[in-house]
Amino acid sequence: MASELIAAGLAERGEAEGLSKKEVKRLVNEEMPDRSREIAAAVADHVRARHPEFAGVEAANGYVNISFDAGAMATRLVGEILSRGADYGRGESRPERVMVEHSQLNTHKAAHIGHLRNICLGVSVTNLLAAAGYPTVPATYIGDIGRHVIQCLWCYERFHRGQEPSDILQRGRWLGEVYAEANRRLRFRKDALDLLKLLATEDPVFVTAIDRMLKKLVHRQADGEDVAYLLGRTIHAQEIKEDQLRQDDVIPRYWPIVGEQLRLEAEDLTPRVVEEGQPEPTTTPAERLARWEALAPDMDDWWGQVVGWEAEVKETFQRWERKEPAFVALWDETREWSMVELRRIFAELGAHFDHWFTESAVEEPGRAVVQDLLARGIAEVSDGLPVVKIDEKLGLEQETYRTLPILRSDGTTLYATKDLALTRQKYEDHGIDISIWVVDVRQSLYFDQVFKVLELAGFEKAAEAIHLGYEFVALPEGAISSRKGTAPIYEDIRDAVVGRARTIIEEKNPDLTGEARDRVAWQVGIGSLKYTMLARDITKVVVFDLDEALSFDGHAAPYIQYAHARASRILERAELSPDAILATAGDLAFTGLEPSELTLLQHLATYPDEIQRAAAEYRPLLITNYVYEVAKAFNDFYHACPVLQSGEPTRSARLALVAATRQTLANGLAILGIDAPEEM
RNA sequence: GCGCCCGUAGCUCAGUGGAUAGAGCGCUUGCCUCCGGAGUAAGAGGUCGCAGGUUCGAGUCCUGCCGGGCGUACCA
Repeated sequence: MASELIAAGLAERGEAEGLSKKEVKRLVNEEMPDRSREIAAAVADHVRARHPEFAGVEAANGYVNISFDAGAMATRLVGEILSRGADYGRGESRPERVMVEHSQLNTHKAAHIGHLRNICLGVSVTNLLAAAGYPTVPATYIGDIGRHVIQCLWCYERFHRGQEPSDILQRGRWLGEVYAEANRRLRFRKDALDLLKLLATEDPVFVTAIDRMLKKLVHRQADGEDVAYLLGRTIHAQEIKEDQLRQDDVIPRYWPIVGEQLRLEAEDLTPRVVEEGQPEPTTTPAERLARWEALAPDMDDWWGQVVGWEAEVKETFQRWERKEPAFVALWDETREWSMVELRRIFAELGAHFDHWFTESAVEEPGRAVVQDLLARGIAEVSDGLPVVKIDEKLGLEQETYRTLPILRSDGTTLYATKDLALTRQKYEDHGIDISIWVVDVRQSLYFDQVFKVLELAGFEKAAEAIHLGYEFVALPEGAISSRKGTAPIYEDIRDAVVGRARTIIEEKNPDLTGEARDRVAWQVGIGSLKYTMLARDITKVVVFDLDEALSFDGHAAPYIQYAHARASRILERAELSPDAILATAGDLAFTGLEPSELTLLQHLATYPDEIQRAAAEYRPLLITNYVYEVAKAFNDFYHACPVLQSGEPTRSARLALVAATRQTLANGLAILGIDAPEEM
C-alpha cells in the first residue's frame, strides 16, 4: 500500500519524470519506512476513534498494534479450558476416516533405536489427527515372513535347535541374536573381501607392503595366478571377486598375513600424513585391525562353508513355499516368541492398533495381484522375474519411477508383492478415505512405485496415498545396521533411560519411594526418550547419542513434566477440587495482569490452532515446541506471581490459571504420547 | 548420471514472507527462611553455505552453484 502511495506522490510532484523504473523504485524504497510509519499512525488514529471496545491501538514501526481487554479475554479462555478439560484443543469432527500405518516391526529380529522413531511418530501423528477431529484407524504391519525370517530359522535349525532360553519373555530377543549370527555367517565372504578392498583403497602402508605379504603367501603354497590377481587388485585399489580366485582357500591362507601387517600398522604411533591426491581415510589403523580380528577366529571354519549355507537358505525358503507342515509349525512357534515381545513393546510405548496386518497374510493375495498384472500386460517378465517397467508404461522420457520387481525369480515374494495387495485391501476392506504410511524416507521411491503401479492397474485411490517419510536414525559412529547386530536394542536404551530417571529421583526427591517412584521413573525416562525422537523435524537425520538422551536438563520432556508437576502441587496445596475451581471460572477477576500472566494466557489461547496446523502438516514437532513454550511461560509466571499467598480475588484467578495451564500441558503431552506426572 | 533431503551461535536444533533471527547444551557471573532449584536472572557467542532473482520487505519463495546424506531391478 505504501509503495503505491509513494509512487503516486512522486508522479504527482513530477519527480519521477525521465527516471528509469529502477531509479523510481530506489526513490520509493527510500521513502518507504517513513511513509509506512505515517500510514500506520493514521490507521491507528482511525481505529482508535471508531472502535472503543479495543483496550489500546498503537502505531509502532509501521505496524498497528491492537490490544484487547485482557481480563475479560482471560476469564473466557480459562473458563473454556477448564470446562472442556481433556477436550480442550480438540477440533470439530471431520468426516474422513484416516488410516495410519506405522510401527512395522519384524518378528525374528530385535527392535532397535531406529524403530523407536517410527513408533513415536506414528503414535503422535495418530493422536494429532484424532485431536484435529478425524476418526483415525491406527494399523501396524508386522514383518513375520521374508528373507530375514528364513535366515533366522535356517540358523536356528542348523546351529541352535533346543538352545532357546526357557523364559518365554527372553525368546524373542534371543531369536534376534540368532538372526544377527545368520547374517554374520552368510555375509562372511563379502565382509572379508570388503575389508581387503578397503585396505587397498585407503591404506597406503598396506599397499606398499603387498609384495612382502604376497611373498609369504607364496610360501604357503598359494596358487601363482591367485597371487598375481591379488597383487593387481590391491595395487589398483579394486574389488576382489571370489569367482576370480582359482584356489578356494587362498583367502584363509592370506588372512593371517594380512593380520600381521595390520597389527604392525596399529602399533606404529607415528602420525601419518595424507598424501596429495589420496582419499581421506574413513577408518583408523585400530579400526581396520578390529575388523580383521572380528573375522579371524571363524576364517578357517566358515570361509569354505558359505556357499553351502547359501544353498541351504534357498532350500529353507522352498520349504516355506511348499508349506511343509513341520517348517510352518516351527515358523508359527518362533513367530509367537517374537510377538510376545512386540506386544509388550507396543504396550510400553502406548501404541494401540485397530488392525494388525502381517506380511504372511498378504503373500498369496500379492501373488494374485502379480498374476493379474502379468495377464493384463502391465507387468512383464524381464531377466527371469516379473517386473513393471513403470516409466515405459507411462511414456516418460526421463527416468522417474524406473522399474519395480514384483516377485523373485525363484517365485518367492518381495516386499512389493505384499504391499500391492495390502494397499488395495486397506481401502477396499476398511472403508477409509485417507491412508498414511509412516515409513523411513529411504523408501519413498519404492512407495511412489507401488502406488503408481496400482494406478496403472486402474486403482485410482492409490494416487492419494500418503507416504509420510521421515529421515533415519544414525549413530555417532555411522548408520545403524541390524544385520551386523550393532544397533542399540530398544530394551537396552529403555532400561538405561528409566534407570537414570530413577537415580535422579532418588537424589532430588528422596520422599518418593516404592511403586510411585518406579512409575514416575518410567514416565520421565520414556517421556524423555519420546521427546528426543519427536523434537526434531522429520526431514532431519537423528544422530542418536545415549549420553544426550540421558540428559534431562533444558529443552527436554522432564522440563515440561516438571512444570506440570509444579502446577499439580500448587492445586493440591490449595485443596480445591477441579470441580470447585471450575465452579468459580465464571466470575474470575483477572485484574492488573502481570506480563508473565499475559504471556502465559496468550500461549494457552493458541493451542487449538497449533493442533490444526500440526495435524495439517503431520508434524508432532510443532507440539513439542508448543508444550515447551507453555512450560517456559508457566515457569516465568511461577517465579513472578505468587499464587497461594496472594489475596482474593487474585488468588482464585491465578489458581484457575494454574489449573488451565496444567490441563493444556497434559493435553499437549498426551498427543506426544508422553505421560504427565503429578509429582516427580 | 538422475531424483529426494539437509546446510542458521562452538555443539544439537527451532524459526507460519513481516518488527532488533531465537532456544537448549557448553562457558562466565548471580538467585534456595519465600507455592518443589529437574528451576531461574544476566553475559559472551551469527557474512542464516555462496551468488543471482521475485517482493515494499527473504533465514523463509525461485534459479544456479558449493558441501554433506540418502535412494536409484529380484533388501525391507
